[in-house]
Amino acid sequence: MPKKQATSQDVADLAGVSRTTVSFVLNNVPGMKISEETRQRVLEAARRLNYYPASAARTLASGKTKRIGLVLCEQRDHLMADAFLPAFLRGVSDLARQEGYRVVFQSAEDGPDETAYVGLLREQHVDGLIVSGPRSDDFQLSRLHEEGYPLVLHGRLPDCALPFIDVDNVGGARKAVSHLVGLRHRRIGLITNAPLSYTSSQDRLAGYRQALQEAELPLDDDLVRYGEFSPESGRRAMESLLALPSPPSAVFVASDVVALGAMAAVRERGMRIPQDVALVGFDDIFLAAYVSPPLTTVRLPAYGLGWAAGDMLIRLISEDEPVERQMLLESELVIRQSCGGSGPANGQT
Amino acid sequence: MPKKQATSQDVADLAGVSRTTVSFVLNNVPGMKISEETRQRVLEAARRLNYYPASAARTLASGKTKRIGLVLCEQRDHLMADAFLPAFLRGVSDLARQEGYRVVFQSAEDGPDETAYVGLLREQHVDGLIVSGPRSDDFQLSRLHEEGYPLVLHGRLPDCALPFIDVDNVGGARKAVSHLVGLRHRRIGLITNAPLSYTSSQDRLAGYRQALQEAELPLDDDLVRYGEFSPESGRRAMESLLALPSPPSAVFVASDVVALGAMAAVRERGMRIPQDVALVGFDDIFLAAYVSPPLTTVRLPAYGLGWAAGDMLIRLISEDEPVERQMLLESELVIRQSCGGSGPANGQT
DNA sequence: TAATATAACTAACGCGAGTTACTAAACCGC
DNA sequence: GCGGTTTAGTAACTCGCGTTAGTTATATTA
Repeated sequence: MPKKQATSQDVADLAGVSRTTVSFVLNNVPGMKISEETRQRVLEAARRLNYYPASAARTLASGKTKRIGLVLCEQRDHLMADAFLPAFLRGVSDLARQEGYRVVFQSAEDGPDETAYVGLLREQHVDGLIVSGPRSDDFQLSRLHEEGYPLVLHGRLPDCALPFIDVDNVGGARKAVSHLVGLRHRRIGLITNAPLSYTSSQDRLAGYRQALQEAELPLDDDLVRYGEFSPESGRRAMESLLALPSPPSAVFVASDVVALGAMAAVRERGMRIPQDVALVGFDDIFLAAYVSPPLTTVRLPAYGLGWAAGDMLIRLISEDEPVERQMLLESELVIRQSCGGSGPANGQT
Repeated sequence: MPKKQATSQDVADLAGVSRTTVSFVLNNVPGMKISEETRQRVLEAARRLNYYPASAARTLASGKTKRIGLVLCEQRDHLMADAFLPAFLRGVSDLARQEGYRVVFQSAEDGPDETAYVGLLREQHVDGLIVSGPRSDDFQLSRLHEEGYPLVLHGRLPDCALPFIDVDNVGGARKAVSHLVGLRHRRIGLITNAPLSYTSSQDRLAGYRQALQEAELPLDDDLVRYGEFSPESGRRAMESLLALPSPPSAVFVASDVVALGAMAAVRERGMRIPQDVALVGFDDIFLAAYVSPPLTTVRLPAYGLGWAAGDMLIRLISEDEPVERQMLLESELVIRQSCGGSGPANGQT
């Protein structure tokens, strides 16, 4: 039970003006003529009383909460989500602060009936929602969108009109594979990050194919395996690739976490990276720089994605100008040592 | 601009009762006699209108927000914070949901004047605050506490009466070092996670010393080095230890991230882990299981800490029973391969 | 049968702001 | 000195809900 906070009435009394005037001064309401002297008296009174406007009252009167929700749909790719979350969250948080918004965090478990985040909007805790990792079968999302709630998805959804941001998975994968091509690899394998039901997985596969086609290399489905988020899935996939009659000389693993398992599989076969098999990962999780050899990988702009999502959402909320409703952010190839060539020394960058 | 939501008045009209009755029914107010038939009519009306109470109005009337704040004071140990955050956040979030609270996230940059989180309380966005990684020179915290705001710190602060939770750093370090002692190491070095101005660093040092004393081994300050969050600091510290006339046969590195650098230093000297130097880390970051050799380390109950912090805070907010105001959670030694003996195979656990 | 208790509700106030419509005083030109 | 404008400020309504203090009608008791 904190001491009672000062109200705008208290400020008005101390300054010897009406509450209305206090509101005008503190909100800098344009077009309202307040003498400089009164204005100063009000500001001084507010300062002396350590006055903070009660957000609930303000929300009730204005209809705006000045809060945004960040919903994390934790799927089974828990590990990746963990590596990604901190930077993403900071991105959202920093942008929100700059714009005078607060961030309400909400996790949404699996399960179609799980609708905790709906209350965030309907109970008017927030003005809009960023939904990270939405499920394509989540019909609540389109419903909320149709009702006019501002929403931004993080992660592309197939056939979906909702505004979204995402990393350019196709381009990122293409960069990774082109880099291998540039190192004269001709048989290049792929281990996906996830089953193809995930758009990120589809897109990275597409990027892989594009790169091969650009290099006029054949597409060989025998060289494609499907990871499922975990290192263990990566290990199995890599074992299967290495057991081929003519195994690939390089593999693009579309997830660093999955790549960890793949690396283990290579080591267990007594083979060396990059001499026997070159590897490129995806995500640039923190540990990518610290495994041996340090992993060449595609860096996800996690912070930038958070920032961009927040920015898009707040524009949608304010409704002043038209808003770009879909956005793909560039990724960056970080060259280390897992595909030979020149990378920095062990444990750097 | 979402469609207007139904209000309790709408529900009352549809059910043919007064708004008061609606409130009584939906909040299950005890001691209020409502006939079963009316109750059902109200519930049905609320359902048909898809009614959600507006949180702002509820807050204004009741004085409770049903939200808690989670403040992250990002210090320079950014890396560790990243590894820790996701599980901690989930812990807080899960508990909050169970108790019917929402979580407002706020980061607090460095700098003494940084007070963004103060507004969280004073503007009544939240009923209380969890402050993770507070700075000891942050006088705002004690001020808020004196004013009666519910606060829980994550991370012990010296000479501070505020309620807190933390991991038992002393006990964790002792476990780690005792394990090395059990493997017949007699010269055991220490690389701290951070400068001694951090209580976690002090405590882990204390645990190291306790373990040595219990084993009746000498305390040799020559074997102690100070890390500073980064792998690079760990590398330097380890190089310095290995350059000793008689270097330690085992080193407890009180941070996995710092240990990464230490491992690199060992490799660069052409020495092997654990044959030439045994290592134990602290934190059990995700990658600890995937470096080679997999790192034996002390697991932080990150999720549990979040849960416990939330639990303590919400008890403080509700003020029914007296609350345990300080709490140390146990850590767990995870044995892998970096100190020899028997650990699971590469890449597991 | 009158007095009292209980069940089942409701009218009306207050929470702390934003905001619209109004007013009183000062100024202005003619 | 009179209508008209500008300046500076305020009274009063609203937002949606919790809650207290009633108010009826019916059941129970003396």
